[in-house]
Amino acid sequence: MTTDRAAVTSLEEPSPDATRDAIADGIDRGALVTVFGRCTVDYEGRASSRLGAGDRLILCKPDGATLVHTDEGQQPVNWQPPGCEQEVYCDGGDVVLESARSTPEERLLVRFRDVLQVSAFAGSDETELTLSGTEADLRQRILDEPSLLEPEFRPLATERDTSAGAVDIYGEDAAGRAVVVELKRRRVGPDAVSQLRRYVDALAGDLHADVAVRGILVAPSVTDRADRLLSEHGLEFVSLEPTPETGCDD
Amino acid sequence: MTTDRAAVTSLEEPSPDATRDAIADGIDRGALVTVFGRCTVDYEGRASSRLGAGDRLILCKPDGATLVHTDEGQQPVNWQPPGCEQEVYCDGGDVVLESARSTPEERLLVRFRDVLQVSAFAGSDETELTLSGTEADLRQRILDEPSLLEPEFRPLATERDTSAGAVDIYGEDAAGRAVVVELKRRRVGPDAVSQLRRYVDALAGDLHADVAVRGILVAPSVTDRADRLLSEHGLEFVSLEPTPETGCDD
DNA sequence: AAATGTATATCGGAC
DNA sequence: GTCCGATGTACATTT
Repeated sequence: MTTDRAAVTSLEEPSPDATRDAIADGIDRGALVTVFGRCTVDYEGRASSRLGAGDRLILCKPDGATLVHTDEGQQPVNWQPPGCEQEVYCDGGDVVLESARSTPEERLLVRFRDVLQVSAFAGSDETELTLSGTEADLRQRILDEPSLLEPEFRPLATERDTSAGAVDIYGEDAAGRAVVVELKRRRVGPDAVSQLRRYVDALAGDLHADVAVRGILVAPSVTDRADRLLSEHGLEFVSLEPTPETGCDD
Repeated sequence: MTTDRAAVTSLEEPSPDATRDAIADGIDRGALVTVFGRCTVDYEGRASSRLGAGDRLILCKPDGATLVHTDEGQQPVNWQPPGCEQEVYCDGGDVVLESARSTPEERLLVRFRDVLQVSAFAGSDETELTLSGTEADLRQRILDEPSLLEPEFRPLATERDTSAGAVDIYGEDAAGRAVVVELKRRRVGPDAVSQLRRYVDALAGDLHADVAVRGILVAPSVTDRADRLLSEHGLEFVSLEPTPETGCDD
């Protein structure tokens, strides 16, 4: 998408040769190429998969990503990540699209029996997404107002390194005890509790054998099983959302 | 995609009214609709995001999913999951596509300044993907040949329930000790060790306070930190892949 | 390139 | 519906 003015080239029910050329040209020009048609899909790599004939929409992006979408689901039924090399050729009456990479070695093969439309889109997209309501927002909320966690909490570091990995927020409580804070932007299950536990254990070991380390999980809410795990391991929970709740007085 | 014969309807540089009608008709007919054009995107729900003007490809699936794809990345820059309600209308010279759902309440708003192509694809896709190299394959491998885990291992149950959740494989070793097996299809980090530890602790508690329970992690390999965690907690590791390695004598 | 943790993760299964 | 764990998770970040 490097041209100033967006442009589309599109063919309907093209011949195999025309399809191959249109896909190859689109890729060469750095366009986003779509193909709709009846195809089979084979994948071999981290796992392996086979998909029989059906009508699907294929996207080939200029960064080397390929997506095979059916009429259902948010996720592609098959794909190849950015950075892959594409190859397109005719085989018998079929058009074959191959996408491959190494590290890890993997290969996607889409074989089209019939192509109903092939399009190439060239445009420009300079804009970046701005996103809020993330874990980073939750961290900033606490750093801005540490009393949200508890009175007299003092943050000392973010991403503090321990032998078990980096702790989201490290600080001290009113009594000067070490506090490990694990942040989650949404309701959490057992995983998050185990993660917090690893950090607390590691920090206790890193500091001294007999130093008490508190662990506080911060999230909007926890599941029952996570709550039980927190209790079993002497960990604490503070309910907090990434962004302040909108007031009721609007 | 309910028609026997695949069909495409497509418009290039359509007017706003024609765009709105083409999108609405495609959705009504249960087609997979694509729109390429210059648009802004706003999302509000589990998080919130804003995306300025740029040329993008939008997919509207008959199951209610919406995807906004730029020319980069495997993932859509914005999306809405299956089950959403779509609405399309003109506002000034723009065409607006709204996609919303409740539980959780979230809303996606795509505002098109210019549309270069709108297409509706109707087809059929009865085929299911067959995938191999999954965790289920790894489990079956061990059930078929328990000695892959260790000599005289006896599987007793899969998905055995404990107070911490279901264990992948539960069995006994040669000495009659309880064994908890956690399976992973690929190289694992600290998460998997914590998960295994939760199950071992829970099962030990569920059975009796003084019963020894072995925990074995089965995966192709482990990271250094995970290996250290395994040692610290007296857990074991067996290297095994979901599918047998291809021999060297081919 | 490998490791680690987040995600508007998505998805499927169990309850 | 919620909960829980798998995923060819993808992705950014750091080492």
